Amino acid sequence: MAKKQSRLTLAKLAELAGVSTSTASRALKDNPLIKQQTRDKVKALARQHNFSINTAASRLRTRKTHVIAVILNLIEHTEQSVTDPFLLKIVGDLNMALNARGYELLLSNSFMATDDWANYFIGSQRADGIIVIGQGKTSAKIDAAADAGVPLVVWGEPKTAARYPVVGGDNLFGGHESTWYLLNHGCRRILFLGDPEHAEMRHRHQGYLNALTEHGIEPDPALTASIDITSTAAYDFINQHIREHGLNFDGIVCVSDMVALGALKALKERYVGIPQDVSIVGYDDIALAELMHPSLTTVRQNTQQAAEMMVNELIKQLEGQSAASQVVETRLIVRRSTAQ
Amino acid sequence: MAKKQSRLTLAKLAELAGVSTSTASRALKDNPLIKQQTRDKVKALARQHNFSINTAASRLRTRKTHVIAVILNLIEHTEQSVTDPFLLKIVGDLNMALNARGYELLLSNSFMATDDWANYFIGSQRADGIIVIGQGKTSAKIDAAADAGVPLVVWGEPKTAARYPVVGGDNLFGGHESTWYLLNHGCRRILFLGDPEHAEMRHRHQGYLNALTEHGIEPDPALTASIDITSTAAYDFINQHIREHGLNFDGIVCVSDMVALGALKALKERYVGIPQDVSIVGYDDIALAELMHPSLTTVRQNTQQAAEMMVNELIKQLEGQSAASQVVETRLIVRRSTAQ
DNA sequence: AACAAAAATGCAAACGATTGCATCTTTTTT
DNA sequence: AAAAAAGATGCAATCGTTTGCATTTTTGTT
Repeated sequence: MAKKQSRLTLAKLAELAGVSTSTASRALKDNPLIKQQTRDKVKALARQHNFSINTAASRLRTRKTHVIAVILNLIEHTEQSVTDPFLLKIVGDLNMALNARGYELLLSNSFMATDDWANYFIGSQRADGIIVIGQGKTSAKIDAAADAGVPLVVWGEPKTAARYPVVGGDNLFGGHESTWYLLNHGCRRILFLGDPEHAEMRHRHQGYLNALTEHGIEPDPALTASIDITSTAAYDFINQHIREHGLNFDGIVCVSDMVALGALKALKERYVGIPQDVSIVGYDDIALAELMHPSLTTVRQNTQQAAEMMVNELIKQLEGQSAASQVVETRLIVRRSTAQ
Repeated sequence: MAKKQSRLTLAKLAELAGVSTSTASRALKDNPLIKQQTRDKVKALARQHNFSINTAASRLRTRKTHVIAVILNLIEHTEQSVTDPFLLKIVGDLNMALNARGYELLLSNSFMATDDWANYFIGSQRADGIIVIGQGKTSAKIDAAADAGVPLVVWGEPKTAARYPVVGGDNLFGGHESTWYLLNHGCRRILFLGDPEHAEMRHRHQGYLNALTEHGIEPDPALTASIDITSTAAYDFINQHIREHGLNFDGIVCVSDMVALGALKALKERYVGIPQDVSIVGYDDIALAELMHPSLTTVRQNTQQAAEMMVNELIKQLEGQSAASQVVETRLIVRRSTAQ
């Protein structure tokens, strides 16, 4: 009883309403060409038989899918996983932002079979546009997609010179701000933990260097650590570093909260006092940052705003307008992991 | 030069290859009806012109989308958000599992406009099946979808009696195991933190009760707290509880790691020793559990296995076979937040 | 009441792939 | 060498909507 033998089609619905399919089609989308009374009748009937348009047919005809592919651009040969909390937080926010604008989210990651995003997603009419989360170490795939004229927005370093808009936090500022704060609170030997091969992190690193220089401190290259951006890599690095050089730093600027947590764990296990002996600043302000003990001072990037901006810039492109890179609100959240 | 004036269509590709569209269509999918040599030629040509099938047309014709809708079934009026790490971890794993089986993931959440999942996703040919993450407090929407004959799998309490398969951990076991462990390590007054209105948590609670009884301890209803499953709710609850009753417990069984972290924070701020004064057990084993200090003893549910199972059971249904509920590997991971 | 203008509806051709069936080749058998 | 069987390919209908244009109906004007 619950199941009709064959789904209700627009033609049958039209027949029920005693109009043509064209009229029914227009009525359903409130086309003013159709008399109000007719629109109401058709819509009422549609609701009553819980009819819904076949999107496959609709997409075929209109050449629009109202779907946006979101690609987690993970770094190969790295353990940064599909389950990285910050990335997934952005996905969650994008989901909301897209739905609010009438789009749906098709989730993918860069480990998929195909590398030709333009063809796979757009050429095949799977989606109308692409949002890439993360610039990766090489921009080859992104560039290729952009060259093919795909509507595209990337989460990354907004100062990147590129043919596509990049939305991201103010990384130079973030790196500078966190380092500056440590310097102002007595730290003198500050470790930078991250991977300067990434555009985002390179800018954070530059901010770190600038802050040191402005404070009259010559940056020590031995205090810049290039590590995978995972908590285990950070944990391992700190352990090894201390074994080899002892505790020769009094502050750490981390490129993500996950990295900070790994470092924090290693230090705590060695009974290094946080923040008495070493201050730590993270990046991202994931939910857990506040729950750590001590709670983590970190740089927050407003991901909700970021999601809205990305969707905005993408929709502009879909509508033929030009889009531009955008900087997301970025600020230091001071908590307990840094000297007071 | 990069952009063709109009996309390559199967018909044009066929023309290039000097065959009919039907042959081209079959060749592309390696249909043995077509001579090997012809297949190779067509496929080479397709690659060369990076052709890809228009999925809109294909879906219309075949009535299959190869898309699965994943719905985050969030609890209304609760702060459990789209960014809950455990839920998103499952999404990440589902993404992998689905891709591995040739399906794509359409992400949605229960705050969407429509409540009629069957029509919105399946009737409209947006997806072939649905995976619902979380049973919520009422199963109305899920039941409705199942009644409509939608291929469906739910993450939740697998012992649920339902017309659809439910994949989930062994919650009775998990609740029992964690409580039992605390009891064996000297705890006597154990707080249960969670919301027994949920099927999953009700079973964990029952396990908790059973363990107590088996140890000859009469469960004290005052030690069962019904709270929202968020870290802030847990944090607030612990604070209030201690203000009102003092520290009248020596162990906590939490319904999620997020809850555990909230409780942990509140206790630490009051200089309650973990695990000397109070032992804590979490649930889920999210990435952060290990990174906490002390690291969190918790019940791990193998989410990767869970994702594979869900996809499996769903595909069975798509292929007309019958599917069944499945229990995911569940075990206690002992770390430092519990008495040794 | 006749006619023009405006409003409402319908016709029919797309959109691009898939597939049952018919047709055309090639190979095998006698 | 003819007939039968097997192997390849092509024809044409179909999936369900949308939309430019033609047609019909209604309203307004003189």
